[in-house]
Amino acid sequence: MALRRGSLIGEYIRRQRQQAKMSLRQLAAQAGVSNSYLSQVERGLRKPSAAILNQIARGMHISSQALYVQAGLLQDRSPHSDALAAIRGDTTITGRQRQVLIDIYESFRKEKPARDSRHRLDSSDEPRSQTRLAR
Amino acid sequence: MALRRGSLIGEYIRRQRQQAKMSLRQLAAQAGVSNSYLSQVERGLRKPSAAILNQIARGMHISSQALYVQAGLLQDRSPHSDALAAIRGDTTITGRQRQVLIDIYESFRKEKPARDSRHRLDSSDEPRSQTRLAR
DNA sequence: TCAGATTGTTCGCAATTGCAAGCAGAGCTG
DNA sequence: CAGCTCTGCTTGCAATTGCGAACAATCTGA
Repeated sequence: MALRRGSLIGEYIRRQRQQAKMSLRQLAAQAGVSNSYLSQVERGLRKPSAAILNQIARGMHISSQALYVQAGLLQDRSPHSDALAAIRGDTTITGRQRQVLIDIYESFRKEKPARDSRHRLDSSDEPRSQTRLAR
Repeated sequence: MALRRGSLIGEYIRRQRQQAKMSLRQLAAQAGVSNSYLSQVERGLRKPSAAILNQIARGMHISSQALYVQAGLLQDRSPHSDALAAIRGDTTITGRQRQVLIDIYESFRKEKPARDSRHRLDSSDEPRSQTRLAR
């Protein structure tokens, strides 16, 4: 049997983890799953249950929804997670810092090919960020 | 015994099914799961995976979210205004832009009491400058 | 009354999930 | 070099999922 699973969920997790500069074990510990299992999940050898996805999401500080969507368990839904609102409501940083973030965020939004009218569905990052495995 | 699980998900499904005046087998067929399994799920003897929940939701014409919430796999709404989570989940900007925001955000939090001002917004090991983002 | 259809349920069993433990390398530090 | 720690990966193994196939009740209808 081929394991040619979509595995986009696994790749997504790995990408997010690396972007957050976490080791596999680190994330595993933080999420409360075993590192071995997480390894297999990331490589698409195993298909994690929703409960596990949930834990992973929490461990990575991303929304469960985002993961579910990636896993194909949930379509679409709430494309606007409203980062702005979250930033504005964040009290762990100063007002000045908040304003900086907001400014940057908004400049990003403008920079984007905002031509797109309808909400985008694919959500994923750049298509070409290929892992380049040191080793 | 001792299966006194929460099983609210099961009860919920059964209630919805009966309200729709469907038989267990009918729903099972429409959802593409076995009737035996559906029976066990409804009585809380088994904990269905998200994939199964998805199929059931489709078979009952209710939203997947509703079921996930009932199953405790998803919280009703965005629970917190976790800025990091929101940024990570934001699909209206590119992954690189996200990463920039995240880096800045984290540097802000590290900054703590403006004493140790180690502004290291960059210093990344990734060549993300001049990301002109085609498309 | 007896065959047939429908209801929900129980009973194995193959396949899968998820874990603990242990493996091979890379990267340091003395 | 040895020793330690980090990285991710592989290997059994118990527990669980999910299904097919039967089972007991109930409701027809001829």
